[in-house]
Amino acid sequence: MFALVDCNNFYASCERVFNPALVGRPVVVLSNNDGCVIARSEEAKVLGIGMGAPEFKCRELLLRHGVAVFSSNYPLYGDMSSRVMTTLAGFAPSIEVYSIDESFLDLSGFGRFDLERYGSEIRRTVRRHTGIPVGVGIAATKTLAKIANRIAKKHLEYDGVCVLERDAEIQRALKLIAVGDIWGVGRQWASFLQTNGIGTAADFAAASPAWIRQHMHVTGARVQAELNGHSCLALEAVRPVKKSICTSRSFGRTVRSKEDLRQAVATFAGRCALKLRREGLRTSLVTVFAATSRFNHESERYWGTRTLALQEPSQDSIVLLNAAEQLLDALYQPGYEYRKAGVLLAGLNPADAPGAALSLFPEAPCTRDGQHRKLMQIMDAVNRRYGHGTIHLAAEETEAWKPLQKRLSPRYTTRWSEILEVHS
DNA sequence: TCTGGGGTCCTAGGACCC
DNA sequence: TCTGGGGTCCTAGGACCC
Repeated sequence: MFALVDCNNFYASCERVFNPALVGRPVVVLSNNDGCVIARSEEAKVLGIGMGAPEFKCRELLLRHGVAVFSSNYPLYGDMSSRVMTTLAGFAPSIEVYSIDESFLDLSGFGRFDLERYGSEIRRTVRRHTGIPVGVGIAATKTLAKIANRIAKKHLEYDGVCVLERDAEIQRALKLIAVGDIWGVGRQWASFLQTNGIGTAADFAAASPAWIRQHMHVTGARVQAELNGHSCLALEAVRPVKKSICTSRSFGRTVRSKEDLRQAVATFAGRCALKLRREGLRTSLVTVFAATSRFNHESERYWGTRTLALQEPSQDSIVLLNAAEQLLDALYQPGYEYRKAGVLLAGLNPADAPGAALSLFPEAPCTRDGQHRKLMQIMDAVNRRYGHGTIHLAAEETEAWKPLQKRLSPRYTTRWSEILEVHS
């Protein structure tokens, strides 16, 4: 058996933990740049504020109902997430942290337990340790556990815990779930299935396997098997090694000059290099892209992208910044209003792989990883100790393009200077 | 005026190998 | 006259996830 534990309205709940005056009030959290609504409390959902709705389109609604609006505060959410996951890890021999707000727990061998009571115990404990409300779904496959979790949240009589174990229970549950709400079925497939008369998870489970295999490939076939109780998706307790690393942002304002764009791209390259070193990887393929708003008129739209293969794999900020700068030179077109840019690293390999340091042309001018290794280590150590950004390369500047974050809450749990104060 | 960021997997087709 | 069988790697595009 698997349990899926999912935090309710996670970002909104994090804001509430340190601000109890928000309990009972509608709360929303916005994406980077305060662009879209990406988390809503139950009260905000009831008001009809859609997931992903642009803030400027629902501003009036937000004001009228006195909705508490926050910029996203990832240091806070990331730290709260690790507290929740640490608590969950105590409830199962093995756990897969699936996303910032949900985990699968391995409950194989828990058959002698009262699973409903165990689920309630998990909920109570997470709430007590972190202040975050969670829902628990338990079933024989991950996909069914997802469905159980959904039912636990949507139907109040379950009190946040739903166990799908007996056939009759499973069949009843599958009839409640629209095909588009199945894990692994997105918008395209949902509309395709609906036009073919498959409207619920029960219909999908009962459809012809050959037909599903033909139109939805192995991915769809696996979803169907999982709905029928055959587990195809194993618990991944060890996070797989990353295959690509990307840092990209929309800008807080329009950027026109190459110089301003260069600052942004340098910053993203530096972030990527840091992520690489944290993961213990090196990259051999660097891509830079810069783009105008996709909402621009077609004649004012531009999506420039260039890729460069490094002569030798690297995790060095200086090497990556140089590569990114070259690529920007090649793709930059004057006259456009740039709104977004990013750096993408691929061709990742472990930094300690045997032979990783060998190069066909070891005398090549960009062979500097060895020289800079110590410098990178020191830079990372200082930044770990004194806070991100304490030391950075001069080219990394946020002046020109800084994202908007007008309604940021304090980093209550990760900065001494922002710790919660209580006045009497 | 204003619209997020970061990933994965699968398939098909082309180029190549012995 | 006739033209195999089995495979890998790479890329683009499409689907999906949170």
